[in-house]
Amino acid sequence: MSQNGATGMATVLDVAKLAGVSTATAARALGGYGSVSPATLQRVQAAAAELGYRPNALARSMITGLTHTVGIVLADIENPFFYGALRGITDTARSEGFDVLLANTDEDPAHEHNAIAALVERRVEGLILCPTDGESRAHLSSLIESGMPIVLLDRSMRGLKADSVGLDNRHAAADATRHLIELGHRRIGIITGGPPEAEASLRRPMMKSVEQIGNTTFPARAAGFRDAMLAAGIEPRREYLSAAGFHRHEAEAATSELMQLAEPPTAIIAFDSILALGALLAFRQLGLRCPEDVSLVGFDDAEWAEVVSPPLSVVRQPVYDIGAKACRLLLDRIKNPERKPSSYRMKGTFIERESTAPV
Amino acid sequence: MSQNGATGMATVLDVAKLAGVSTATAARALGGYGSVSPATLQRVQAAAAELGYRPNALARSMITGLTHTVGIVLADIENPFFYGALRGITDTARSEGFDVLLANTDEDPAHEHNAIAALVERRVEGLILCPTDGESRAHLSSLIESGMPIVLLDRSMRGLKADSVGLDNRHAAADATRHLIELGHRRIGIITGGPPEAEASLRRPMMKSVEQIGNTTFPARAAGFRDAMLAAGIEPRREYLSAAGFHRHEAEAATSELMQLAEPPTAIIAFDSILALGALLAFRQLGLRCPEDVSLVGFDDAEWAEVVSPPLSVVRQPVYDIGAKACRLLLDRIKNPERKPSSYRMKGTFIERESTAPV
DNA sequence: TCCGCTTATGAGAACGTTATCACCAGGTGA
DNA sequence: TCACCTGGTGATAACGTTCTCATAAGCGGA
Repeated sequence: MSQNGATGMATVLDVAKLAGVSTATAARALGGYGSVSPATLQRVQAAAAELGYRPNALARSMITGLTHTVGIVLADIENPFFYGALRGITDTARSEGFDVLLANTDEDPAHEHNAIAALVERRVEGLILCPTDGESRAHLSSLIESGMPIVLLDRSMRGLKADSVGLDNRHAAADATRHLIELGHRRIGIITGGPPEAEASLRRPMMKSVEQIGNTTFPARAAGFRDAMLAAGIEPRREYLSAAGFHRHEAEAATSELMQLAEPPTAIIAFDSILALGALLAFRQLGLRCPEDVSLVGFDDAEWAEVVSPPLSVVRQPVYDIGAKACRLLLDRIKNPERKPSSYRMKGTFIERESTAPV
Repeated sequence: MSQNGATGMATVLDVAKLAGVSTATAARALGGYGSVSPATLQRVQAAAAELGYRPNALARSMITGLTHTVGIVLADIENPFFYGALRGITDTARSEGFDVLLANTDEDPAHEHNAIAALVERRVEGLILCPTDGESRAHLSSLIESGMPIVLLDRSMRGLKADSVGLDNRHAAADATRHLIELGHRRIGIITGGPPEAEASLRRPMMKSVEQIGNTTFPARAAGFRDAMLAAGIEPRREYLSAAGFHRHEAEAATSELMQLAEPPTAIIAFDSILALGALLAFRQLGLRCPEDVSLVGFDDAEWAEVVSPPLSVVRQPVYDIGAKACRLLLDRIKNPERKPSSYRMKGTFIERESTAPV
């Protein structure tokens, strides 16, 4: 099956020799370009089959300048939002003949930086990423300046000339908050997940100039929360805001802390599904009944949200569509690099189940 | 920042010119091999920085024959088993300086075939895959023969000279079954998920020669189930075996069907977490209480298993470790292609929660 | 002074494709 | 007959690296 000594793989040259033609003709026959007579076409194809010839995509990319590969840099594949979006991305990429190079940053800027560098060196034609923090703005900006098509997923970054796709977080969060307010809740806590460093800036200016905080999603959700609260004439309370990390146990601890305040909140909004899980766990641990003692709203309609106890009221994001849209936007920009960047904010839908009830 | 006309990227040649040295010296300075005087090293690095030089990994791979890339072909990223394993894979790959090309087959043999072809053409150094069915055995076999390192994840294939990593499905399933039997259950149903075509072969020879059925995991689990049943002197009943597909709603329908038999099972084992979710949904729909009316055991300890209602008794797989092990095995084989293939069967642990109770 | 060894450098080949150009035969129109 | 196109073909450059080899300079020892 194999031929060439070094790599053990047959090359066009091998095929050409066996078929008795030049490499140029063999390449034309195999690549389906130029003009080849039916007879030689047939001969070359037979030779290729006999040798088990597989074209070397690297060599092809070298000369064409096209890798037909996109890079995906995600924060956490184990989060329902990300693997849902990833599914949308891989599906559309494949349908357009693109492959996907995946990197998981685990919210670590250093990993993100390395991952992006590696992908650039591999000459991916475009990048879908959700940047972990604001530090990398300059770096990303110069990357975009150098012509790399980039789509921001889930998170957007102020002043970055890149497409972005994500939820309309502000309105979605406002909807959820309004729902709780209508049920009579006044003391509402939020588990933002956001990095602990962000907590200070979240609390201090009381989310006044949210857009300045950075890139992640939670400031927008916090802003929506604040919008709804203020619209109802309720002043959000600092001690009800928590930002203790994205992991389940961190959310569990954060919720515990909130619920053990002298005057605990009567409702909690968790900013993603993992965080909601943590909150639920904390309730259970503290012997609190949901929704009798405390209401809970989550983000992301994970497949288990319906089966959990109690079935979770959530803001559903169209995760698959967000991923698919991001990928389509990227492929479009690859074809048409001059297009002005645009930002797509998908509508979330509030789904009421049994974890929310009147106070 | 950029220089070269065509791709807009600076090359070694550009750097060399700017530094006033030959490409060879520039390459040596940048690549950190050979010997370079401190002075020129410094000059070259400065030039590279000024031009924003990024090495072209494609060109490097062409000449070195190494892509430092592994391909991962999964069935369904949205399944907790797979994204858990994927996480283990990407983490270990990164720690060894490898990148990951991801493909999702959605259990479609055609997709799988195309994905593998694409990855081979991209000259990945190895492949981690869970083959969808037995048809591709010959194809995989010739791929292995041609020297491609391959590790089978989750599923193994008889007679294939490849490493494989997965759960010790037979014993794990037997453990779970035994647990139910000890609780007094005699009428136990299994939701295998397996492709509908498999149902016939599953039922007819009553899982006699399970190893012959194919590659997927469920026959081994079915065998373990049968082991435990027969050991307890209970003859498994055909009508309690279902294989209706891997999706949640398919499992839901299958469970419904089982529970509406004249003599329904008193306990059900679902062969993965998505299927367990479907079963739970079916119970809810039919107004059946779990575990009072029917017990349920799932596979995979998804993060939500504990929070679901009722908290789910499961067979926990060490998903992350399975992925990590698969990747380590692959990287090891890349370094040492002559090593004999080995099969690792990880132990599952049965976790009793509240979805299982005496009849 | 000459030999041998090390260090620093450059010229050029190589990887496996596609792209460019030139060539030839054979047909067509004037 | 000549000019012109056109389908089929081959030689060879190009992509951006790394690798191999040759060479030159420096230096210590005999």
